[in-house]
Amino acid sequence: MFQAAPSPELLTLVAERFRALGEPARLALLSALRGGERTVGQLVALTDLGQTNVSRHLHVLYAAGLVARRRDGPYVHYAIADDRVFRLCDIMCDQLAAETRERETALR
Amino acid sequence: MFQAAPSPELLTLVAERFRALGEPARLALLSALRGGERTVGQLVALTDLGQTNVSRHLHVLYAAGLVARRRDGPYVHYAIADDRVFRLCDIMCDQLAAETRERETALR
DNA sequence: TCACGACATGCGCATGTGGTCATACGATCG
DNA sequence: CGATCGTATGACCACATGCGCATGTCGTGA
Repeated sequence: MFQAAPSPELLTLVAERFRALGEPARLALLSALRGGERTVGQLVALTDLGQTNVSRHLHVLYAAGLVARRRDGPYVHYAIADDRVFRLCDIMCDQLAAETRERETALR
Repeated sequence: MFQAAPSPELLTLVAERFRALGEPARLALLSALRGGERTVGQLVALTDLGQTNVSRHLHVLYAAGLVARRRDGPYVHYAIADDRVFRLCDIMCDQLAAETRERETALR
């Protein structure tokens, strides 16, 4: 991708997924799912989000294909759909770290 | 990152950058910058965006640290600040492709 | 200094998004 | 069947965001 001119449709699809990652609350949920699948209630306890928000944000992540759902009796378990998400986050953090380093150098 | 519980500040910083990528127009601009630095006018010509939007979106990308600016007389040249952006996009596309494959398999 | 071209920005509108409250749904158990 | 727990959703508000128009700003050259 992005070698030639990508189609508007592809750009939209990619943008939707990036936008799904563009919320601290959703990143917190993904981070909480790093240790394995969790129920909604567990995620409510692990984060400082209300039940409604957890449910909504999980829905967004699910729609974006970033998490998987599994019903288990009255519980719903959510899990990371693809470990690549963390690669994305790591790259972002690398960039952040690199910039911070540059800024420090520039200030000296 | 995301090994332990990330701080809310880090989550916010990362989310801001992802959100900057969460717009087809901005992805189109990044794609247009793949071939090297371009002036605003060139980007207006390369994309189907108006001058106002190109300028605005470039500002967002610049604020997110994704592009660099260089003034050259009356022109302003923008360029990719860090090639890692395309790694991000490639990973997203890989995920999209993987899902599409799965969906095809499931439909058979 | 004035005019012009390139780029940026303020404004208004329409739309999207997150947060909260209340409520509905769905499954389980007595 | 009715009660209860876990989860999802509708309604509403506040706020953010994208777009287009008009205008402002900055650098250049006559």
